[in-house]
Amino acid sequence: MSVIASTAAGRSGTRAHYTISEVAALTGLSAHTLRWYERIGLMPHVDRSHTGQRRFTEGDLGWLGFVGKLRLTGMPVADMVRYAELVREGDHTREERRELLEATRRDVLSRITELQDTLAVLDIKISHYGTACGGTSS
Amino acid sequence: MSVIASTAAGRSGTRAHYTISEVAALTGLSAHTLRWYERIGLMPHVDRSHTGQRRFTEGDLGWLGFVGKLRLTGMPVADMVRYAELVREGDHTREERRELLEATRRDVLSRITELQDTLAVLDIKISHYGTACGGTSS
DNA sequence: TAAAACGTTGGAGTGCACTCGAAGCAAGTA
DNA sequence: TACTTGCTTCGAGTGCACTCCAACGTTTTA
Repeated sequence: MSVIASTAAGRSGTRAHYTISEVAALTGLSAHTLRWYERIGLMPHVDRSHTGQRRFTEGDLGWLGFVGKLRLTGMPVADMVRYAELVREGDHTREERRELLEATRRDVLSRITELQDTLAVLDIKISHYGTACGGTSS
Repeated sequence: MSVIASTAAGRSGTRAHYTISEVAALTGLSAHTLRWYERIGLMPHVDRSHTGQRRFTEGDLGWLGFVGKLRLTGMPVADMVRYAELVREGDHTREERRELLEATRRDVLSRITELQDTLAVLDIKISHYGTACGGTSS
């Protein structure tokens, strides 16, 4: 906690940097997972303090937030790593990144449709259970 | 294929029974997975031919269809097994089954919301890439 | 009848995404 | 100073949902 105070950049709420446990608390990811993300290249290289400890920036937090969203789509980690690589490679990969994102968008859309179908099935089943009759199966 | 003809119950399209490979083709699950489902109790006991081969009924197919829907929700297999057990235990578990289904329904609903949030983020990102500017990150 | 195709079993292996443990160094606290 | 907390690394372990293998029996096709 004293670390937080000593590293605060001001009262704006914007911080110069965060320790790994702070980021863990903020993102819900474990410190282990954050280190693992860095190892596999899913994080841009994180700054280090003079003693070698990680110092995450606001930008890192933003990236992790976006990765969290991608994770929710069910995108494999390997694909996220690929995207991260493209970002690192610079501006000439913009088109490929856009395509990757649009493919993901299509996946999410069809996933939503799937879930809505499932919802309809569940509603039918549930309404079945609502009635007093014995039901045939399932 | 001759198996299909020889086991057909009529021209209605309703079949007396199906072999494991037919069910695999119809459901998209592998024969391995179908046997595994039975082993872990996710299938009601499947009929056998006089030589011990599985003979799936229309009812089994319906059950597998429903299980497929549950799987799409991300429900753990263990929970589906629990539901299958409740069905086997009979009528007095109807209330518990309904609750389980309603909990699942709530999960699906929040999953859909999550995905819609993600979609919004993706759209923002994608629109970023649509413009010609260099972008700051991600 | 011979070959090909499909079925059975139990148990081991795979891939993914973490998740944890051990050993050790560094910073802050009583 | 001693203790607590947190950080480091590497590598091993976990849980899930399959997925495959080997060895063998059965059924269909040529």
